[in-house]
Amino acid sequence: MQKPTLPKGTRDFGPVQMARRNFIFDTIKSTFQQFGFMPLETPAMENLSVLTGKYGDEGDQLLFKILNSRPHEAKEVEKEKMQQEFTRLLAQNSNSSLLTEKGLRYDLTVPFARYVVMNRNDIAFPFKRYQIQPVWRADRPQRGRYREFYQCDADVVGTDSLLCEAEIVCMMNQVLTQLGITDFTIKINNRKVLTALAEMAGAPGQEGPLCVAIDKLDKIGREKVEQELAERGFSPESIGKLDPVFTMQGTFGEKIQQLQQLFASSETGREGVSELQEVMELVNGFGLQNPRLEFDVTLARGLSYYTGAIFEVKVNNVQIGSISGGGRYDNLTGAFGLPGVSGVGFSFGVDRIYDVMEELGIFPAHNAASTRVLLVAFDAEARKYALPVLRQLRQAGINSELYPDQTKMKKQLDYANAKSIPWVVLIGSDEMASGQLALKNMQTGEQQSVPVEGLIGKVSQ
RNA sequence: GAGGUUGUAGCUCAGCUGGUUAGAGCGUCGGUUUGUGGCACCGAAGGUCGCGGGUUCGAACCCCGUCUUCCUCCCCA
Repeated sequence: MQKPTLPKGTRDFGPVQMARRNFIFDTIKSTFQQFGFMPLETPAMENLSVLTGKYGDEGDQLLFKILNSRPHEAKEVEKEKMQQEFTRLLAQNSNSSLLTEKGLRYDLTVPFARYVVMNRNDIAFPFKRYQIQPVWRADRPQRGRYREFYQCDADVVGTDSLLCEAEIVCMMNQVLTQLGITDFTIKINNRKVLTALAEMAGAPGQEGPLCVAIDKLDKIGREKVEQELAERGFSPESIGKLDPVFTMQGTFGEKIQQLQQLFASSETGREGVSELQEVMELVNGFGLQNPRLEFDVTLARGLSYYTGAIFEVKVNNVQIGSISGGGRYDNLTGAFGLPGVSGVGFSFGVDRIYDVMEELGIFPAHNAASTRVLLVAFDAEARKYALPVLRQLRQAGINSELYPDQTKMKKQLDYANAKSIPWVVLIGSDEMASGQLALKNMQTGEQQSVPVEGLIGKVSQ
């Protein structure tokens, strides 16, 4: 028989990993709730019409599409059409509802927008929801990149208040700090600034290619960026006009001032800059000790639906992509027939956060969810005696178990060791006769006799 | 999508320019010890060398294909 395998880019999560993942999920969830967000879940699969065209060409390529069920039951005429469609699909990337009409969700924001539109009459705006579910991308797996991974989204729709942006910065700070990640940077920029830059460079509407190039500034340096801009069709004068972008330095406020001058004649640009400034002021208003917020003109982000602020969080000195990101999208619901609903949201990448925490070695050692007490019985009578004891422990909220098989004590103690169970209660004829149970501390090896009633107190310390 | 890389026991890896029955450590199981774990000692189980084809008297090793792993680019959480 062949050994079973997992599909590329997917993983199992064993008990140890799950305990750690749940620690991350719980931290994120409680922060979201603290800030007034309500839970939502949507199906793993969506109609392809919901998904396509929302993530740009690159994104569309990465969609997992689901083959329509029971193609063999189609009528002969349809089968012929299906074959033609399949030939067409092999030649170019497109959809054919005859073959596939559903796909796995690519992120949580678009399904959320779909939900908002479908439930617009029942929703009280501004609507704040959080959503923690897996998403799927037919990407090539790499470090920190999987084909199935979890996102933890929080979005607000129905308000364009920049308070939402400021609160996102607060939540990013709170979650990462609580997880024990301290050396990180929250980068912020605004799509309007990028739009204005493109206009200024005499290439209106070309912010896409512009961003892709300047986004690499800190990675490949100015010369190579200019070279890439030239390759992407920007003229030498255009590139010259971008000079201030390359040389921009200083604090958040200083950069803002430089841009204000630069955008003297661009309304869009000034708008973007003043939004950035207001977000900064609001964040300061919250009085964060260390907001770790940095303005980065070269921050672009790929998703095509962003229109205002954009965020990205990088952990410093760890070689992995961003662990969180988001932004404002003014018209995502417009794609589903409900224009004029502005939204802003962000997402934590749990899988990457996990990788970062593992690399930094900052997972808490103790696991509150595991077994605290193992009952070891020597014979059938002792087992019978153990059952009510087990029940009492559990009723007192103490995770406990009785070794299910009657085997040698060595094996049972080994089991306790393997599961790092801190306490073992031994029950045999002596204990049953005296009513004093033998309680063993597995770390120190100490053993004491305690009556059943005393057990709970000893063990819950 | 382009380029590179990896695959040998449950895990981490050896395996010489192709040459008998493919090894180690850890882990597992059994024993020394039928009511006391971690240590020690003794013993055992466990592998169509990723899969398929080819070259050869002979392939874990060479060639081709395929899948997988990880990496760079692209893009992204």
